[in-house]
Amino acid sequence: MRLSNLADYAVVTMSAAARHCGGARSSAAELAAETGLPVPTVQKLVSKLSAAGLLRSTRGAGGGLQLARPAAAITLADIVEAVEGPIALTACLEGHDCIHDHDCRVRPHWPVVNAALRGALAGISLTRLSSPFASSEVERRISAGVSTSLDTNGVLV
Amino acid sequence: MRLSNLADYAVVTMSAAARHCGGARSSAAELAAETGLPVPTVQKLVSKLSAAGLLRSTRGAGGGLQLARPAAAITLADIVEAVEGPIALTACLEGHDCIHDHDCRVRPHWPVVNAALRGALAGISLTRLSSPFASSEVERRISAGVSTSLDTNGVLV
DNA sequence: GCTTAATCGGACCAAATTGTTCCGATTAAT
DNA sequence: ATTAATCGGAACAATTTGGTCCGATTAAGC
Repeated sequence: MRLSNLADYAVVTMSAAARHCGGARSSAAELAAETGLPVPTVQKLVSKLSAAGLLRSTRGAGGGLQLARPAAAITLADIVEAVEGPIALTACLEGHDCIHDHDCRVRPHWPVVNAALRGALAGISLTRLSSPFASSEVERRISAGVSTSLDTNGVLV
Repeated sequence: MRLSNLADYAVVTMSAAARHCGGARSSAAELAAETGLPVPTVQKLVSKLSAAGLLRSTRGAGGGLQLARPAAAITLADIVEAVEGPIALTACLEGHDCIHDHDCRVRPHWPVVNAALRGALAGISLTRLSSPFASSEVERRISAGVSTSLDTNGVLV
């Protein structure tokens, strides 16, 4: 039930990349310096994130990385899936047939849980993560039933 | 983003225990036979589940296990927390101060995500997991906006 | 058109958490 | 008091994860 460190780092890296929203290409080394993560780790991450279509990489001298989509169109679910694969709590749904019980009573219920989980993560966009507002403020507004969303600049609306 | 095997097995074990809802104490070996899990693994599980107050264990000859609460009052979140500890996607919230950046921009947003996640898991009760209905049926009713819940016998209401 | 320099992409190696197994302490019935 | 069956905790092995390195690719500069 815990995110892998890589996925955690991926979120931080994407958040840092989103701050370069001017469109300026930032290198992996630059992102590593901003986030405090080891350079090779960031290299491994941007590789996966690019393959998933979240980052666009430009190679060669003067190259670098930039967001492939607007920050508002990138969610936590996208980032997690890019690093960890499909969001599924159990392995019994993807090929690895559970040896134990082939008509397991709980197995048909996992898709519902997975969908609920993915929905929770898909509700958090990158703009919201880069928001200067503390989560407590956002949380208070949500629980108060106030319509809460952020524009592309991370401004609370 | 994946449940540990132990947590998965814990859900299966609790589901099996819920089927003995007549109040009959079932032994760990019995549960292992029903679920197809190794006996020592189940022993380790019931140990944690008892410590968390989800199962009540009676020692000695003729002893065994039974649910400490009605199945309707036990949720997936309870089981997961019993085995894996608090539901938190990142480790930076519990003591392990992130070495990298002490005013991390994404860190204040994790509590919201954690709460959303826990809410999704807390919405699935043990009665629903033991339901004879396939999840697709439940899911269809939910997405159709039909009020969907299950009584203590797992009957769709 | 060639050289140069800086980038990403993939493969190898080490560490840590997890999963399994075993044995001893405790308890109720006989 | 004895017996038998249970749970609880401790030690060991394995798979996944995290970190590091080097090579292939690419665009700019001359």
